[in-house]
Amino acid sequence: MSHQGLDLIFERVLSGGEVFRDRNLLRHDYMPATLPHREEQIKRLGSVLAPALTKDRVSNLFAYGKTGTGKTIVTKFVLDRLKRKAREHGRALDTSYVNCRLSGTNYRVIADLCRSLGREVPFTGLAVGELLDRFRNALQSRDFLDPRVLSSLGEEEVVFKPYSSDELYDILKERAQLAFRSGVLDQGALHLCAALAAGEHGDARRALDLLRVAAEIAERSRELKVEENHVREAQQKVEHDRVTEALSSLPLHSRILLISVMQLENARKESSVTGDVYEVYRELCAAGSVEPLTQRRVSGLLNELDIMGVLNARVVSFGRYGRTKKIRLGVESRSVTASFNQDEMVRGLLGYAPRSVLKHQTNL
DNA sequence: CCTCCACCGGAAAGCCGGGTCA
DNA sequence: TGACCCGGCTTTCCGGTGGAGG
Repeated sequence: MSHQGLDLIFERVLSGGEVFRDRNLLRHDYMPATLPHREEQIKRLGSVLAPALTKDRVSNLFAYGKTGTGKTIVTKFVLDRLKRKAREHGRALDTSYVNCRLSGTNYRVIADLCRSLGREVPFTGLAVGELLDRFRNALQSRDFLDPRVLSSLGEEEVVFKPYSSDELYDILKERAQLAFRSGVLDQGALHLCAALAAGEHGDARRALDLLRVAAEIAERSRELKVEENHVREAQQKVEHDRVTEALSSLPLHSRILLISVMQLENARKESSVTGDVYEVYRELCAAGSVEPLTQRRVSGLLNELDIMGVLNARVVSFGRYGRTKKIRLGVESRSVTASFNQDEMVRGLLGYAPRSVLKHQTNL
């Protein structure tokens, strides 16, 4: 590429490009001025937290909802307004935000709270009680925290329903107006992003990702309009990335399980049940000199794979013939093969044909 | 209506590699 | 150094259970 060509690329980015005005508006951690279709939740959260303004104790509150339904952003939004209001009235109020899902355990939640108060604490090694003491010390003059942070029961709750296609459209529209240069974004493309994300549990994060990726695709191919075909391509890309990411991070036994399901599916064209999968799994383990896990554990792993979307596993009853999970592969088998071929440990198992599979082979 | 299959999935406890603290 | 803690992964134990077949 010539220097002029390179120069052009840089210049284009400096000027914001021909598609984007500000792509940061499409990031999911961007805080917009308003949060459409979350008025109800904002009000609820606000009224629960309001007593903090007068130093009264506030109730615990639980927010339920799938990813991309606005839990994080609504919480941050309300905390921000609360702090502003306190400042306006010259009242001392501090808030701290800890994402418990990311923290994962009691210990880590309290450890994060300590850190948010500027107290460094070891990431492990202390008793939870000891940690809580340190947290109280860090709070010092402030009121002592309700020990119920330790229990997982709140007194209040707010539910975040998945966004509908129309609601997602409103969210996207608002951000797109500022994120894109005028006339760049096709309305059909916007609707498609909303519809696709609505089909996928009404996930606003997904909707924003689709829109951003679609625009990047258009930009890269030097097109001046973001259209439906770009969104479809973005959908492919986002999904593909998700799958390869998921597959590449799977631990050994989950990989062997996935291969087991795949081989059963190849041998016969119907879905398999836990018992069959476990049988094949054991044989593959033997072939690879790996100590097999128990069926109880395998059952749990299958559920995890189902949640990740790599498998489809649902409980069914065959009446007289018992109750079990029906299991199907949730991704294309060539994705699995491509990913696992990189892995020394399981590569050999991809081609291995266990007898327990042959037994299930359907005769033509 | 009852039985009984082939599992399900909760609870508890163990193991292990990481750590703290006195 | 030894007692103790955490988190994750796993095993063990075991009380369910939807519904076809009797």
